[in-house]
Amino acid sequence: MVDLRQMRCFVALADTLHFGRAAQRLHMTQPPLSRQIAAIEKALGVRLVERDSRRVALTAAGLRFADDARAVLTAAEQAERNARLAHAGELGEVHVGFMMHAAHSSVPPMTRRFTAAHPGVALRLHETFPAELPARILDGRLDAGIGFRVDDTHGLCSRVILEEPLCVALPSAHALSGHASLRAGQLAGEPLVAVAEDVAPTLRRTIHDHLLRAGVAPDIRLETHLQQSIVSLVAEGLGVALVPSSMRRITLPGLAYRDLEDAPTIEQVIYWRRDNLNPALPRLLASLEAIDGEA
Amino acid sequence: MVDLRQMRCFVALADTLHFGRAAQRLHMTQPPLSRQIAAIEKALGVRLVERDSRRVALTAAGLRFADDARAVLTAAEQAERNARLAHAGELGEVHVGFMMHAAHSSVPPMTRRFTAAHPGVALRLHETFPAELPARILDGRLDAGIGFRVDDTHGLCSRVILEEPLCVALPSAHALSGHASLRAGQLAGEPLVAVAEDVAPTLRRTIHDHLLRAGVAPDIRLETHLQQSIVSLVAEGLGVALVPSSMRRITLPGLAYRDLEDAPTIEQVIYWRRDNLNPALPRLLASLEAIDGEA
DNA sequence: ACGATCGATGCCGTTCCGGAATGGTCGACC
DNA sequence: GGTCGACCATTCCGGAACGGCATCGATCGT
Repeated sequence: MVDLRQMRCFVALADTLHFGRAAQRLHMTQPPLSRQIAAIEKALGVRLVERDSRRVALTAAGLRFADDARAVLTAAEQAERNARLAHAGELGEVHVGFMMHAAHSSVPPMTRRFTAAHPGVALRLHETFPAELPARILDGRLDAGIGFRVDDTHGLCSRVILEEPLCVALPSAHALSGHASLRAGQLAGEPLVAVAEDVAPTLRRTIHDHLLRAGVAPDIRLETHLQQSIVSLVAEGLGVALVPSSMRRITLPGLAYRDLEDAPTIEQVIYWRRDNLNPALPRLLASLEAIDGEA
Repeated sequence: MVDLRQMRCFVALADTLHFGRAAQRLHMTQPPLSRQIAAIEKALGVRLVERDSRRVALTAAGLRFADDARAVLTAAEQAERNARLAHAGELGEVHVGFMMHAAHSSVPPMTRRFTAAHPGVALRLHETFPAELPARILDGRLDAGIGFRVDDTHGLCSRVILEEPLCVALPSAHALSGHASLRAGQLAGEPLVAVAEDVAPTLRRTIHDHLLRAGVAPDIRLETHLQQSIVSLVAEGLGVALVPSSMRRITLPGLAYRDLEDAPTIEQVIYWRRDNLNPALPRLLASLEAIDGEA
């Protein structure tokens, strides 16, 4: 068995072809170097160096071994470096689950900021139903998850990363589209399209409460899983909807958005397990500090 | 500095996640293994293993280091194996110079046999003027060279690898082409095409002597470097020639070959330096043992 | 023929490693 | 809740390995 110290000895000798200088480079004296080289040759059963007292030359096997040993040494150094980088959260991967809506709002700036700041960390993004996020975070398949704020965090840590007002999505042919902005009261009697209760309970209740406070009895006609589906249905004239403002990026024929006066806000939150040891997770959270303004 | 033994320790632990079993696999007891792991973590300044007395788990850095360490270990084993293979002449390269004529005769079977028997050795073939072979072998740019036998071997070792009779190349329209075979005497007065004196002195003298013995005064009209050029010129009707029989593979319009009765033979020889240490060289020479019959 | 250079060898003090025994902690089980 | 068992950490000790010093032997240049 040839260990790394012996390889270092041999590489130094192969570089200098001179026992004295090689020993000097290795911060040792010449005799132990001679012994190390002899030990390698004995271990391999192969003569690596042709030496007479005047000249040192590598054999074909020595030339080959020098190359290979160099590769082993750099690989070993790389291994140590990588361990330190992984410990510092600068190498590895983070698995993040996100609800589809986040793909239009918080995920793009998060991805840009994080990958720019930590190029060594692979950010693995997994589109996930909001209801499945807690379980997947708890069992470790995900390091973090992005969804709307919920009341029951299943013991997970959380932090608000984005706060956006709701706005009104309505068919562009609708009578109300003539107004630059709308009040909740104007939506009385309108058929509504909304996210299903179990998919985004907080968003659903926010909409519900806001309408009730304006004296409007919500008349939810259609339920979907995705905000994207909501605006598609609205564009088809099947109702109106209150959606997060970032949905305005999604434009469709027959679809209009209007500001909602005194609009309530909906918060996007990132969840993670407190005892998650992935060193890259704190880096991810740090990258999310200032997303709100950017998105 | 983490050495290979420590990496072996860590990999065993990463595989088993159990100090006792890992130590058993390493043929040692548990306490020194604990120390080695602790030493690695101290050397790296990174916690690689989360252990309580109940469960052992790798950290992200540990997971990464386990993978990298495995790669380093296999690279180290490969390095040792390669050194042994190189020593045995089963890994590396051999540089062989050859005169052009050999490309039609000895080189193809040599290449086939050698590469089949020693797939790890790269056979580098260099077309070389015969006169340049000795110098390039002596200065080490070539491990061996293939040419016609010469008298002055410049102190090189040599071995005959192919012996072939000469035959007559003549224009197919020539009167002598009516005979199935020819005697040297029939070539009296014919203009000859032959290789230049300094290119292949032995071949040249063999032809010369054979004709003289038959009472024919050689009348060499054209001189070339390549046997291939000779038959091209013969095909153009510019003369007749005596060429090695393997040239019969080269067929050209207007060109005919005829057996030469009591034909002298010309030998191809491989040359090498006795003190050449390339372990693949003996393998090459061994592969040439039985080429004669095959070619 | 002599000196200088260079690698190999003998010897010694120190360090490092592995083994055995022991300690300490946590979970399981009665 | 107390005891037992599993498991990793710590301590101590004997042996092997390493590096430094002094020296030898061979070779080349002067």
